Amino acid sequence: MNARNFDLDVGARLRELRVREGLSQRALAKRAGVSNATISMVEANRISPSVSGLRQILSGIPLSLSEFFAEAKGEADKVVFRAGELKEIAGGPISFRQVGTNLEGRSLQMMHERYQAGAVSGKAMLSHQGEEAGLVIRGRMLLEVDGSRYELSAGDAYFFDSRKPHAFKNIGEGELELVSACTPPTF
Amino acid sequence: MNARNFDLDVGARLRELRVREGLSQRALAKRAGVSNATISMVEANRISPSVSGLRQILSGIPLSLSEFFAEAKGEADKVVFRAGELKEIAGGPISFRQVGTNLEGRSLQMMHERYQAGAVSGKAMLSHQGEEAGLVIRGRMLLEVDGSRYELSAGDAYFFDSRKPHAFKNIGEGELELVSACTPPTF
DNA sequence: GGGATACGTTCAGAAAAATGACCGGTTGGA
DNA sequence: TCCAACCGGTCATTTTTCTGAACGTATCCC
Repeated sequence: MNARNFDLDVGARLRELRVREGLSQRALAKRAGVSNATISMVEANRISPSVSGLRQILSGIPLSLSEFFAEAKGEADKVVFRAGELKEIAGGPISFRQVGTNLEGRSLQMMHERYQAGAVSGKAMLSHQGEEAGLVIRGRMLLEVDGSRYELSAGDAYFFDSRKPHAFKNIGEGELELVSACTPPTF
Repeated sequence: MNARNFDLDVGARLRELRVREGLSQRALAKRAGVSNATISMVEANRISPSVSGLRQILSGIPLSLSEFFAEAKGEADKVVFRAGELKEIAGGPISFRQVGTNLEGRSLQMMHERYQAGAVSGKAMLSHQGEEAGLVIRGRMLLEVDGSRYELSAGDAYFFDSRKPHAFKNIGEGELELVSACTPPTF
């Protein structure tokens, strides 16, 4: 197999990670138990390491393969988002206010959700990989996951695989408020 | 560190994906432009494909490397966790109540956090990869990330890379309450 | 300047992966 | 029953990766 034609630049990614860790090629090579020549060639994209070889290299950082291949970067140094600053990404009887406007390259999405009485949302089909969790702040919610129904009120939480079909409904008199998180943020 | 991914069974994972797609070894080999022998040997873990080779193979499914290496989910069918059921994983003036008891194999961790007046927590050193986000429910918090300080109150949220040194402090008169999420759940 | 150390890169040979051809087994029609 | 098509697995050979020992350069200290 040839080393060109990368959609992800393995060499650059490795170098970025190594430098971030403050390691020289030789230092990483020693920790990982491989030769420095290998590190050099991989970073220069002169060779494409085997999966086992790459795992070996990453063990010196240490980093898992999934972390290595996780959709990288996108910076945004912004840390705090004011209550009024959260980005509304829904509308009508449902409000999904997302923490951060551009999640490109992120692996986590957090939202402040509000449902008016009777409002419903959810996904019927299994979609992308990921997990989601949430915690009810106020109100009463009916959660349906994979055919099972649950009723939640303030303080209750949920956690499930996003691929399962799921739906949310506000079954209280007033507004339903909750905080949710998903990973990855493929929406 | 999510060590489980270090022993990811590449062969089994490939086979699982291929079968799920309804493809024979040869059919996948043809679509991907590799030999069927390669597929066979990779699935049997008799060889460890190069990254470029694996990408080539996956192109026949099609699947990205990041998807291939994405954390295989552990199951745990439990979906709803009652308010009193969240697992306390801290103590003293701080309460971290985690959604779900065993996050082994998960890629998301959600917590309901409560800080008594004056309570402080955080990490000084850059630690494992990951991101964390949170939203304040009640009270006033001082957040310090990478040397910068922010004051947050109800409805405000934060989002940052876990590797940055960070600290949380309750600077209000009463209790501070927030919902947080991190990924991956390396605590 | 001289010596020591560290950096990333390069090269020939050893080790491992990828190929194309082939094997035995199974299925489904003529 | 025979044949054709497909399945996954195996083998010798070709191609690629990986190693260990070089190379050239830069830096610091005496």
